[in-house]
Amino acid sequence: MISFTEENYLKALLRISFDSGETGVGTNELAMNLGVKPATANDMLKRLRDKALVDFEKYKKITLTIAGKKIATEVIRKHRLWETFLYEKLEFSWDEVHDVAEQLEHIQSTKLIDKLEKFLDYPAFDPHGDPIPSKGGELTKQFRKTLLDIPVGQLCKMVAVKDNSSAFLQYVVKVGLGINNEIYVQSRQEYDALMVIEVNGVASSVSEKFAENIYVV
Amino acid sequence: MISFTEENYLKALLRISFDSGETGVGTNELAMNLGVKPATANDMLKRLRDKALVDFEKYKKITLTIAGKKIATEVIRKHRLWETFLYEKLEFSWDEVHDVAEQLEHIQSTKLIDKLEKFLDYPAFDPHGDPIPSKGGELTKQFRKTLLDIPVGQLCKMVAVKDNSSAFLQYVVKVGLGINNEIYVQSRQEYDALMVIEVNGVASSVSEKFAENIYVV
DNA sequence: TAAATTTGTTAGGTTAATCTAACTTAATTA
DNA sequence: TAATTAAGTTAGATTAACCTAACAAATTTA
Ligand SMILES: [Mn+2]
Ligand SMILES: [Mn+2]
Ligand SMILES: [Mn+2]
Ligand SMILES: [Mn+2]
Repeated sequence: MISFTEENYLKALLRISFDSGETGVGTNELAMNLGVKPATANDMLKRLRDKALVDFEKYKKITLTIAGKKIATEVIRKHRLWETFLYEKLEFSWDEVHDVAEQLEHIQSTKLIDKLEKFLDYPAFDPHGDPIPSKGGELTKQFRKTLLDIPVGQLCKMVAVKDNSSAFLQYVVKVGLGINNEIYVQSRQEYDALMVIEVNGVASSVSEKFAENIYVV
Repeated sequence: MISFTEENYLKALLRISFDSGETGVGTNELAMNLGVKPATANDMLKRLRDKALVDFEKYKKITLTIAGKKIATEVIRKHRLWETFLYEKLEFSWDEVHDVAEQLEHIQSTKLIDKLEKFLDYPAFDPHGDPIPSKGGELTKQFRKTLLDIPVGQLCKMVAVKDNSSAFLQYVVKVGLGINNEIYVQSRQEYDALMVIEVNGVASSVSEKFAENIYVV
């Protein structure tokens, strides 16, 4: 049996390598991400290696094994299906779903998650625009552009957010933005990359940090 | 913060005192119920006492404090609402819901459970006929008759089951029984209390153990 | 009521998951 | 390349939740 904690480590490994675009993950990076000390992460990594869920040599980068990746993907699948349930069926707002899904993602029942998926009518994306892996499926690696990559004078469409924190998501709503909204890039400051964007006829200034957390096409 | 394990101990204490009709619960009884050793239960009870969730003196019976009872009732409320959700919305059968609800009952989110209750349209009973406490409500003590108490020649109606195990529930279905079915008691054996009952025109023999797990009115 | 049985507690030990402090190896920079 | 800094590991400690074995108190039975 796999523990909640082990699942969280595996999920973090998959997400970090996904976000960074690199295969291997560092111990400190992982520890930072999970809010534990490097020594703690190192202990757990040795246990996950004993269980053949991760691969790594002393002082080298960590990678998930096939088995480890499978578990991590299942946890992400559950997380995103639960977020969708909370958003679609229980009237949660998109900034509230993540924290509860962090708990729900660890419920062990294949039947539950398959029935939930059916109940939701096989959704492809969660409320933040992230793809939901299908049963037994992989997390497909897609190269997504952020709002930072859009040149001045161009129109784009928001498809997802990178940061899932409540603080950021509420800010996004305040700017009048949401999934599938069109964004027009009016101008950009050379000095600090501050952008002026227009959404539904309303102009707002957004920072570099903000822009890099908005995925667009 | 209260742990899963602590919640399970509190829930067990409430359920045992409920089932036995007595206020105090014994250490061995509790330990047996939770599938742990008395020494383990004793350790945990001391920790729950430190947190002011139970009351007991050395070598005496254990009772829940107001705070402990409140938590236990909330856990039962969550358990029964989740069972209802699985049964009503996700096409689970009544013998499958309990085990998954054992996990779901520990999810911490007041908003989640209140929204779930609304989504289910404020159900009064779970799939096994047990009452669902309302938000902030108590678990009302009701004296329920079992099929054992019904004399020969009398008609009654099944309203709930005591045993929630999959094995028992599947057996109940096999006998053609379900919540709200009418049962006619045809005969009873003096020697071993074996009963012949009639449900929807079909007669079956049921044991004493079976009969005491069927609540009727 | 004394003995036997049941019930409850204590002492001491294990494992998972965390920590701090000290150390080693790898990578960067001067 | 040598020194410095960053990254990763080890040692030793803590806490929750469990265990076994031994003991103490309460209850039942003879
Ligand atoms: Mn999320
Ligand atoms: Mn999680
Ligand atoms: Mn149940
Ligand atoms: Mn439980």
